[in-house]
Amino acid sequence: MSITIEDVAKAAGVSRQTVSRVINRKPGVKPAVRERIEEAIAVLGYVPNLAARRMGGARSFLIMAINDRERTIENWSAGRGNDWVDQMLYGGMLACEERGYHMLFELVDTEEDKAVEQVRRVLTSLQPDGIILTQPHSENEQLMQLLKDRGRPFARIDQPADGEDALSVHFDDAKASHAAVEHLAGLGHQRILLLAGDSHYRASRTRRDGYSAAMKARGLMPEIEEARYSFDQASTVATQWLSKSDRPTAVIAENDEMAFAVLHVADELGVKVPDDLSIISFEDTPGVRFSVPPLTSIRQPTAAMIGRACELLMDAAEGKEVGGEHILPFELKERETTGPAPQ
Amino acid sequence: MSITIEDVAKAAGVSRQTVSRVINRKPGVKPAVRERIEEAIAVLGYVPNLAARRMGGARSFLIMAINDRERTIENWSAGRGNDWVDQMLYGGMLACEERGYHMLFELVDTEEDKAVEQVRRVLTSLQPDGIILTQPHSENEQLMQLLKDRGRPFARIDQPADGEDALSVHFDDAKASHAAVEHLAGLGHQRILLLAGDSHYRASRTRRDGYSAAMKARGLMPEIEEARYSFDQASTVATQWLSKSDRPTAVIAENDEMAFAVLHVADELGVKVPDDLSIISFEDTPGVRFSVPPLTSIRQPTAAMIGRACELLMDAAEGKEVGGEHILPFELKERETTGPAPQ
DNA sequence: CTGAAAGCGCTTACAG
DNA sequence: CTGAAAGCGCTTACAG
Repeated sequence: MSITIEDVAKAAGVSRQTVSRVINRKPGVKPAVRERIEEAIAVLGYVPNLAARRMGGARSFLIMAINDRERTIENWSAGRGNDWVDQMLYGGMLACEERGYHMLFELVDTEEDKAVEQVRRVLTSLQPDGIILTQPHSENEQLMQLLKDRGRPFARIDQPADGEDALSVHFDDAKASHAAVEHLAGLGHQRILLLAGDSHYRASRTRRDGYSAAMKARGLMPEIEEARYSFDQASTVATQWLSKSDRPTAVIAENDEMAFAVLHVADELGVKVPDDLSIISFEDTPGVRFSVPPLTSIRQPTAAMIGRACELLMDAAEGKEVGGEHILPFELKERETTGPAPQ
Repeated sequence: MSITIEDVAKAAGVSRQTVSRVINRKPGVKPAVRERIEEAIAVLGYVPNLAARRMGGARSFLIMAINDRERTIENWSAGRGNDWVDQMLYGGMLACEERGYHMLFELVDTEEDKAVEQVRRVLTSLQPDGIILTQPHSENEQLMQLLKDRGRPFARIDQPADGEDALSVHFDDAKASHAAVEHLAGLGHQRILLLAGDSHYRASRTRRDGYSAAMKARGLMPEIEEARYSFDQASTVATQWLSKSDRPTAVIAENDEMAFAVLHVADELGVKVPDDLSIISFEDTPGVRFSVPPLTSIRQPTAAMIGRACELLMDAAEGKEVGGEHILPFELKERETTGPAPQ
C-alpha cells in the first residue's frame, strides 16, 4: 500500500541495507550512491515506518513526558487551563520535531506503586527512547530504579536528588528566591515574608533556604509561613498578619494561587497593592496578567527545561553519554504588584 | 529482554496465536484455555508491544489530533496558555486511555499544501488509526481527500461541510447564538450587537445566521460588526459605537479576546458593565474568571467533542461503521457581565 | 477450538 | 563500500 524501503532500493538499484544506511545517516556509502538513494527517496516520497524501525531494533523515536494525573486532571476539569502542560508541550514538541522524534504525553498516577506499574506498561507497549519525570514522579525512587533496570534514559525536571546521579534539568530555585528578596530589599523593604509551599517538596525547601540566606545576607530577619500552595490556606494566613499594624511590607508567594489569595485579602482589608504591600509570586501562569494589579513574578523556564530534557534524551538515544545537572535561567517579570516600601 | 507473547504461550502451554486471540478478545477459545492464558499474562506481567502489533497488521492504537501550528505556538509563546489544547488533551487522552489507545497531538502547518505533506508523512511514519481535524484543517479539502484515499477514518471538529459526508463532531453554533440572544432579550435588551469573528469560517457564518434569526424572531433588528477575533479590531469597533449616545445596550462577542476588548473600552469610556452594557462571549477560556467583572459566556464542549471523536474513531478502527453528524450541548455560564437593560 | 506458516518493514551483525 | 541472512514480536489467513 505505502512506499517501503524495498521500493526505494529497487528504484535506486541497491539493497535495502544501503538505503537504511542513508536514512540513518550512517557513514560508509559512496557519495554517488547516497545521492542516487536520496533522489529516489524524494521522488517516491518515501517515509520510514517507525513501527518497523523499532521492530528492527532501532529507536522508537518517541520521548515520553509524564505528568501527575490527579493534579493535571483537576486543573483541566476546573477549566482553569494548565500552563505547565502547555509549556511542556511547547518546549517538548518543538525540540522533538526538530530531530524527527515525537513527544508522547502521559498521565501517571500519584500513588507510587501504581505509577511504577503504569510506566512499566507503557515502557513495553510504546518503548519510548527517553522519559521525562516531573514532580512528584521525579522523586519516586522505585520509578527511577525501574528505568535504570530497563536501561532507559530519563531526565528529572527537578533538583538533583540526594545521592542520585540521574540527569536533572531545573532552574535555580535558591537563586530565584534570592532575586526576589533582592528586588524587594532594593525597593527598601525590610520585612519580607515568604509564603511557602510544602516542605515535602525539595524545591520548596531549596527556595526557603535561598530566601533565608538572602535575607540574612542583607541583615534582615527571615519570616516564613507555610500555606501548602493553597488559596484557602494562604487567605487564612494573610488575613491573620494583614490585620496587624505591625506587619511585613512585602510577601513572596511560592505560587500564583497563594499570591492571588493575598491580593484578594489585601483588597478586602483595604490594604493597597503596591503602595502598602508588595507581592512577588513564583510561577507566572497566564492568570497573573489578569489580576488587579498584574502580578510581578518569577517566571520558570518550563518550555526551555522540557526542550533541553528532550535534547539530552535524544542524544542519549543516539548513544551519546549524557548526565549531570542542567540549570536554566529564570526571569523576574516586573509587573505592578511591587513598589517602594511604605514609609 | 522483555516478556513476549512467546513467553506467555510457553507458560500456558499453547501456541502464540491462541494467546493473540485472548489479547484481542476474539471468540473461539475454550474458556479453560482462555483462563489459563489470562493467568499466565497476569503472572508474567505481559504487555503487548504495540510496534509489533502494528507490524503484524493490527492497529497502531494511536489516535492523532492535529491543531494549527501557527496559532497554537503563538498562544504558547505569549505565555497566554491554550485552553483549547488543554481541553482537547483532557477529553482525548482520557477517552483513548479507556480503551488502551494513546492520543498523539501534532502541530500542522496552516498552509494547505504543507499541511497535506506533513499529515502524509506522519500517516506513514506513525500510522495512526484515526485522525481528528480541527480548524482550519477541518476545512482543508485536499487533506480530507488524502485521508479518504488512504482509508483512514477521520473526524472533523466542525460543522458538516457542504456536500461532505465526513464524520463531524461539533456543538450547535446557531443554537448557542440563539441562547445568547434569548438570554439578553429576556433581560429586556432590544439593541444587541453581534461582534463577529471572520466570515471565512463556517462556524462564524452559522453563528451570524443563528443570531439574525433569533433577533428577527423577537422582532429585533440584527446589528453585526466584524472584528476578526482580534482584540485591537474589537477595541476600534467598540470605541466607535460606545462613544455614541444612541448605541446597543448589549453585545455578543464571538470570542473572549473581543469581549475583553469591549470590557476594556467600556472601562475607559466610563460605561458601566453590566449596568450600562451587557456582554456575552463565546469561548470561556480560563481568563474569563479573572476579568473585572467576570464574563458571562457560552462554554463550548471542547473536551466532550474530542472525547466523542476519539470514541468514534476507535469504533471505526475496530471495524464499526461510523459517520454522520454528532452535536454536543453547550452551556451558557452566567457570570457578572449581563444584567437588565438600562431604562 | 487450536496450531504451523508466512509476512509486516525495518535493522543489526556478519561477510565479502 | 555494499549485500545476503536472520530476526524483532506480533497478526493474518489457512489448515486441521
